[in-house]
Amino acid sequence: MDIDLSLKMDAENEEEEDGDEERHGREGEGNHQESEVDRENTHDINEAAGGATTTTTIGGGGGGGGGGDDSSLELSLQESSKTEELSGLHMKISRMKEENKVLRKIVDQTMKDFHDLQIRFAALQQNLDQKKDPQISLGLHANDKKAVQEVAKAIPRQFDSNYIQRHQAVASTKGETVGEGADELGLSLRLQTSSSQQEREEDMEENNMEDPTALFAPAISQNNNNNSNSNKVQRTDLGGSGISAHGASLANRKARVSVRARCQGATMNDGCQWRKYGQKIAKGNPCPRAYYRCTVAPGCPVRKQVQRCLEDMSILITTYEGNHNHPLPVGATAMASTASAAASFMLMNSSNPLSDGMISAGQANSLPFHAWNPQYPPNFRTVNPNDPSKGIVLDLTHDRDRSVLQYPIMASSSQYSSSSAGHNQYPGSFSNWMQSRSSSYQNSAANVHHGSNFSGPRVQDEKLLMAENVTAIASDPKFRVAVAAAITSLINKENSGGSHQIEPALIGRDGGERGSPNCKQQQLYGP
DNA sequence: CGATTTTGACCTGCGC
DNA sequence: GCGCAGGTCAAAATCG
Repeated sequence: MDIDLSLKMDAENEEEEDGDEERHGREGEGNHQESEVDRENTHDINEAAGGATTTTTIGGGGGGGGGGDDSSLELSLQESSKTEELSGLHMKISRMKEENKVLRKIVDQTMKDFHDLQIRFAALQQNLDQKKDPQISLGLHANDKKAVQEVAKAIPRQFDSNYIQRHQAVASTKGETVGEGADELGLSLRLQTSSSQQEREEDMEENNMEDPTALFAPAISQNNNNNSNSNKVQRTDLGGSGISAHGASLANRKARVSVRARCQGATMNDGCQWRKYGQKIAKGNPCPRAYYRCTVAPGCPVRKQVQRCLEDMSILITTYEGNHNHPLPVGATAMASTASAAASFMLMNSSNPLSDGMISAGQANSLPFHAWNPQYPPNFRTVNPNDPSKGIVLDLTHDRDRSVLQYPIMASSSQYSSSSAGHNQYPGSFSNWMQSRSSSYQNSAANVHHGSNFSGPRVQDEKLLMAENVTAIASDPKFRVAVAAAITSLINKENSGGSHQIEPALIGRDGGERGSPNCKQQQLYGP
């Protein structure tokens, strides 16, 4: 099994999906006036349109050419049936167009909210600089168990914005810096500095000096990584690379994101070039941990650790650390931008007061996409595990049986067990989130139109259709894996001050792991 | 022949 | 202070 994190718009998939792709290519392309993203959405529409055209052509030819001796009754019957078929297809097309519009609105709204979040993030950052608050949390205070428990209780009424505000009021009275709205209930990206004031100030100095935007310094500050990083950095500086990594490393190396994904190979192909520089057998896991260094640019401080999950050897845990000091390869950039959007989706999801959270487990399980890909069922999780050294953990693995239909709130690291497989208690699946999001949109739209909470049968149908479509997109394994890689990149970008522009996603694959084993190889870590 | 991987040694921090 | 564990280095081996 290969996991190709690059979002290549492979024609292969389209060929696989479309039995009649030739017709689709000839007739469908003519109708494509949409953007690259829209092409996916309009795929079915064009297919339907092509089918309609073909049917019409056949019908006309049959009626004209072979109608010599046949009874006129048969002809009329044929024509009427084909007319019905045609009208049905037209209806289908129009319905899909409507869905397309809705999807586009969702994307627009998403982008808008993403901008809002960026602005809020900047404001929070300013607060951070001013207050030098030792524990600033985008989300819930990790060490405040009481607050965490409150939020844990609040999850069933997660969409109660009043409650969220109340919680925030409580939290703010405890001296926490809490987000402005419910938005920050999503990713628990906290900046938790060292215990001593001196270390705190040092950290702040480092952050300010190296990268003032390093707010995403993940929840590893209590880990020894901070201190060890300094040493490592110095050693790296003295090392043979000849390139001083000191300036870039201190802040950069703090960003740490783990990605859990099923992969048979030694590593995932995430679009960057990596060079292995070490391997260790960590205690508690007989599978060796491999250490890789980014070799896209000399002196790039980014490193990653790759280790198989003890509970499930098919799961590969990749931990990225640091931010790149170079533009990302095309493939990686595409992933980054894709996941940037996904990250904003998740943040938005936690914040969106429109979300109704009414998708039930039964609804979710009834959706057909669950059977699409047994290797990548639609569980996309963003967990904030107990182990602070893990930073943010994106769980792209399948754990359907234990999946909890919960709003993906990453309340607090203290609420969760480790990131090990099957220990993710809180976060709901990404697809569920997408469903809730789509349904919330539908609900909001319905409310606008009807001026009430009434949603009739048609709205329900649309909701289901919408949920199916959105979750179908979300369940695409490439999309989900790309989301993971790109969230890493997003955080890195935040740490580096956002020097890299977000480029359009869905670009062909470029980067790769030269010389390093990727998923195409069947090398497996063994005990 | 250059790039990459392998692997033992070394360094550092942390807990006892 | 000692042992342990995690992380890194660097020489040797391997690969393309």
